[in-house]
Amino acid sequence: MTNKTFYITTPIYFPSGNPHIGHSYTTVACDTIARYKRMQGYNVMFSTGTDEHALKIVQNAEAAGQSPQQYVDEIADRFKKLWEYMNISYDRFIRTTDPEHKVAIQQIFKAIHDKGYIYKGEYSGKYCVPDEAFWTESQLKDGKCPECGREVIDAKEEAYFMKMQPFAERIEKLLTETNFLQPSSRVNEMLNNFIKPGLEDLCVTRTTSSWGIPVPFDEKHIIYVWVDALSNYITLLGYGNDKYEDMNYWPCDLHMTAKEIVRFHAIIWPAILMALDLPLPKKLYAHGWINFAGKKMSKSLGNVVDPFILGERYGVDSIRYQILRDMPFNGDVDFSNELMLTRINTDLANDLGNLVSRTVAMVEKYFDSQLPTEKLGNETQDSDLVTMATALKDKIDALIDEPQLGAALTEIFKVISRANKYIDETTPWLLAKAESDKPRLAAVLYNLLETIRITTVLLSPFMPQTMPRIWEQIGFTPENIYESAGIWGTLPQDVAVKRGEIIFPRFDTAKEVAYLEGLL
RNA sequence: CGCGGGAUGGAGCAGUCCGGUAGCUCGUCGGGCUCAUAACCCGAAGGUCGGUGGUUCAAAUCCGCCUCCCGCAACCA
Repeated sequence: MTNKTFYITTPIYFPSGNPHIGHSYTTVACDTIARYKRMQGYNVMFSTGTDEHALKIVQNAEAAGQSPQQYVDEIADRFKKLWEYMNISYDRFIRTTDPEHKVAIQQIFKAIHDKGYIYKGEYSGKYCVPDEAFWTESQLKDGKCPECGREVIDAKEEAYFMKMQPFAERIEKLLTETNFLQPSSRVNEMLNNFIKPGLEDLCVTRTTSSWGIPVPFDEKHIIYVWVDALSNYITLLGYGNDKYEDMNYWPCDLHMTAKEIVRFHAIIWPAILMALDLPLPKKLYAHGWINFAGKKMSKSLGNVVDPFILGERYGVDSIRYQILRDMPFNGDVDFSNELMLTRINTDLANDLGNLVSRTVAMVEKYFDSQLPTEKLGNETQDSDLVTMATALKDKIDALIDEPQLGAALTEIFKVISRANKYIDETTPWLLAKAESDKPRLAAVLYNLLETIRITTVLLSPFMPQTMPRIWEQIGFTPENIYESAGIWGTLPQDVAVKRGEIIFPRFDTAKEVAYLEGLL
C-alpha cells in the first residue's frame, strides 16, 4: 500500500435535463480509472457533481413550475441515482449550490480581485429585454434572440472582468511545451482559436440573474460560470472553506472532459489557478462525443439514449463495457443499438462468458469440480498463452495512464481469444478419454483458469459487478489481486470450481433492435 | 478563404507524425470440433485507402487544389 494520491475528476454536469449516455461515458471512464488506481494501491479522490447556477436553470425551473432550488435538487438527485445504479465509485459529489462551495467561491473571487487581476468594466452586447439575456453576435438567429425569436437591442452593463494577459505566455507554454492537454490535436485548436488571436479579458460576472453566488463586495453582481464551476475542483478539497482539508490531493492528476469544454479547462482554469498561485493540474484529457447513427445526440432529434433503460435490459456492466470498448483516443464514436448488441454478444457472451462456462464445465465434468495436483506441462503448447497472460498487466497499466481505455480492453480480449484457441489446440475432450492423459488435462484446465483469473482481475475496474461472480466460479479468492495479476500460478493447484449461472447471456440482436427502436 | 475533425473491402474502426507487400472487429461463404451460452477454432471471398495534380525508385502515408460529411464559434459529456 502506498500513500501516493491520485485525484481524478469528471466535469460537473449542467442539470438542465436528465442525464444521458454521454454523461455516463465520461463518468464510467473516470470510474474505471479510479477503480484501477485504487487497485494499484493509490489513495484516490474521485469527484463528480453538478453545475447548478445559470439563467437557463431559472427558466427551466419556471417552466416546470418550481423554484430553481427545487429544480436542481431533483435533477442532482437523478444524477446521483444514475451513478449509484451504474456503480460509480465517486468519493465526493459537489454541487455549486453547496454552502461551503459558495463561501469558497466568494473567497476565491475576492482573492483574485485583491491581487489586481479582476477589475470593473463594461459588458456590451445584444440584449433581449423580455428574456433579460445577453447574446453575442454569433449566437443570434437571423439577428434575433435565439431563445424567443424576438428583437434584440444593443445594451451595456457594468461587469467585472478578469485579466488574461498576465497568464497568456504561461498558458501557451503549458499547451505547447508539455503533455498537459490530450489528445494533442486539441492543442492546435486552442492555439489557433484563442491564443494566437490574443486572449481577451474574461467577463466573470453577470447581473441578469440573481441565481448564483454574489460578488462579496458588490452583491448585485453574481459570479459567472467560469470561476463558479471550474473552481469546484479545489473547493471540494476544502480550498477556501472549512468543511474539508484535502488539498494534499492537489494538483489534480487527471481532469476528464468532453471536447466542447476543452477551452474552459485548457485556458481559463489554468489562468484562475495561476491567479491563485496554485500548481496546475497534471493532465487534461478531452474525449469525443458519442454520436447516434452519425448524428449528434440531442433532445430535439429525439435520439437521446437513456442509460437506465439499457442497463436494466442488458446489464450495467455490459453497458459500461460497450461504451468504453469503442472509445477512441481521438474523435467521436458512433453509437447504435446494433453495434452495442453485437459488442455485448461477441465479446462478453461468446468470448469471455463462454470461455468461463466451458472451462468450469470441463473441470466439473472431468475432475468432479476439483483439479488434482498432479499436472503435466507442455512447453510448446502452453508457452504462448502463459507469456501473453503474464505480460498483460504491464500493458494495461500503461494504457490506463494514457488514458486509452478502449485499447486496454482490446488487449485484454486478445488474451481471452487466445485462451479459446488454446482449447482447440489442446483438445481437452480427447485428453479426458485416457486415464494416462489426466495430468496433462489438469494442466490445460489450470492454465485456462489462470488466464481467466488474470484477465478478469484486469477487467474488474471496467466491470466491477460481474467479475467477482466469475471469480466465485473459478474458485479465486480475491486477495492482493493487482499484484497477482502479473504472476502466473496464483490459484491453488487443487483449485475447486463452482459452476454458476451464465454470466453474460446472449441477446437476439434483431429482436432487441426492434424493441429499442419502438421506444423512440 | 472563421476554426477544427473526418472520408480506408457490406458495417464500425486502426494504420497517416518517422513514405516501402493494406490490418482489426462484425457480417458473408466454405471447412473443423463437440468441452461450451447454435458458442469455439481454421480458411476464403471482398478495398486501385473521397477526387485530382505533384514530389519520389516507391504514397493510404509528404505537398497543392477540389468534393462531400460532422462538430465548434461564452455554459448539451
